[in-house]
Amino acid sequence: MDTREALLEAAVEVFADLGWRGTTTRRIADRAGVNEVTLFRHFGSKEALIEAAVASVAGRDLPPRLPVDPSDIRAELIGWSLGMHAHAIRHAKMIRTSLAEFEEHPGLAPVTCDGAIQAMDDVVRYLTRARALGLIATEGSLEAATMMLMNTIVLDGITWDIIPRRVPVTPGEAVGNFVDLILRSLGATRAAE
Amino acid sequence: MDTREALLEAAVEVFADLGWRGTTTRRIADRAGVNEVTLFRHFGSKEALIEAAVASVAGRDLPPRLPVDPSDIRAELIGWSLGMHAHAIRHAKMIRTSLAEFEEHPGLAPVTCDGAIQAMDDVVRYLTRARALGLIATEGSLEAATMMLMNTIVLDGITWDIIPRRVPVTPGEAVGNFVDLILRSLGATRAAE
DNA sequence: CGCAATTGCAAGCAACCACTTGCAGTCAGG
DNA sequence: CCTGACTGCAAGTGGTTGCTTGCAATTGCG
Repeated sequence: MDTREALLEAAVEVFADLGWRGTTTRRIADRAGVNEVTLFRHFGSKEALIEAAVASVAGRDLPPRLPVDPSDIRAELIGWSLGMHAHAIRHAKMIRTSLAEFEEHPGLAPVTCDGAIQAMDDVVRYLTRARALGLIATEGSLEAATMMLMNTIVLDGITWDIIPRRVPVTPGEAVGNFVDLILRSLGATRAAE
Repeated sequence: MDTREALLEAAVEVFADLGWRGTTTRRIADRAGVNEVTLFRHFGSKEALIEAAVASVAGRDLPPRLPVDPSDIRAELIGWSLGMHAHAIRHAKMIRTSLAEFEEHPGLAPVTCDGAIQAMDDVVRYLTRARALGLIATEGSLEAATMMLMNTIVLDGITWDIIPRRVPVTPGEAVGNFVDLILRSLGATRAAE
């Protein structure tokens, strides 16, 4: 109904599929069910549209923040990780495209990744609190562990439909394995039980 | 000197920078210092050239295989990981582009990733042997640990120039942290010492 | 009703795209 | 010297690109 919204939505979809150069104003207009001229009347240029469109979806579907005080670390981390994994899968094409477009349009990737980077801070904060509470060992870099968990989950998610898995694995199993390894590496008390 | 080689080299560079649609035959010919017509006489089409070019660099600069029998696990894994990290950084643009191009050209990403996937098998084999030798604990999925190490290193490498690091970190420090965490998660004997 | 904002439509613009054709120049091998 | 392989150059094909212009139709609001 809302022309502007339809254009933003269509622009994101086309951009995720075909990249900047593949995203022609005609294609966007077609997918939005709108005349091409209307696109220019609303946004002025293809560049302005795509930038607005990418910004409008950045941070969508990110998992909720972790609790202030850790109680069941394993359950909480698995829940958070599953959310992040789902986010990566849902926006896989868009994330991949934004990363590749970094050379020509350096503004897009930071916008796309910003939510994830902030989420990392949240995990570090959570783990720091867990360490203060004596729930994990005092050794090991929490920043490195967080980065490791995040990188693993995100890359697994954005290559989910690309990389063939010899053993069929559900997101739950994959994420569960990753979290267990991270907890063990941090010396979580009774991590594997 | 060799026209064909120059075209392949130029095609990879332009493709990594500008993606499939940005890689015009004129740009390739210019960078190769060759007439555009010569390109078509050699490869027939833009598609054939790019595919040949991507295939010609796939697997370049991959780290050497791990030894059959683990001795110093930490040193060996760090060496291997540094090699993989350097590979990811060196071919970051090309890897990012190939991943993004998966929607339109599904053949490129598998070619680009094939070497890394084979390398993962090698790591699993190495860790399995280490476990048989009693160098790491008997619990924990070696496949998951390998995937975790690989994903972390690769994503760290291909976003090395994109994601701002609040704390400046050298590849050696980053990789060292990751390997230490993995070893601890696998219960490597005296991993941290 | 009357006015203004929004939209669709048809047409066109110059620039660029992959790719082709024809011709002339160079250079090594017989 | 002659031939064949390789190359450069100029020109042109039909198609697509981002973007503009002019005009008619619709809609909501006072």
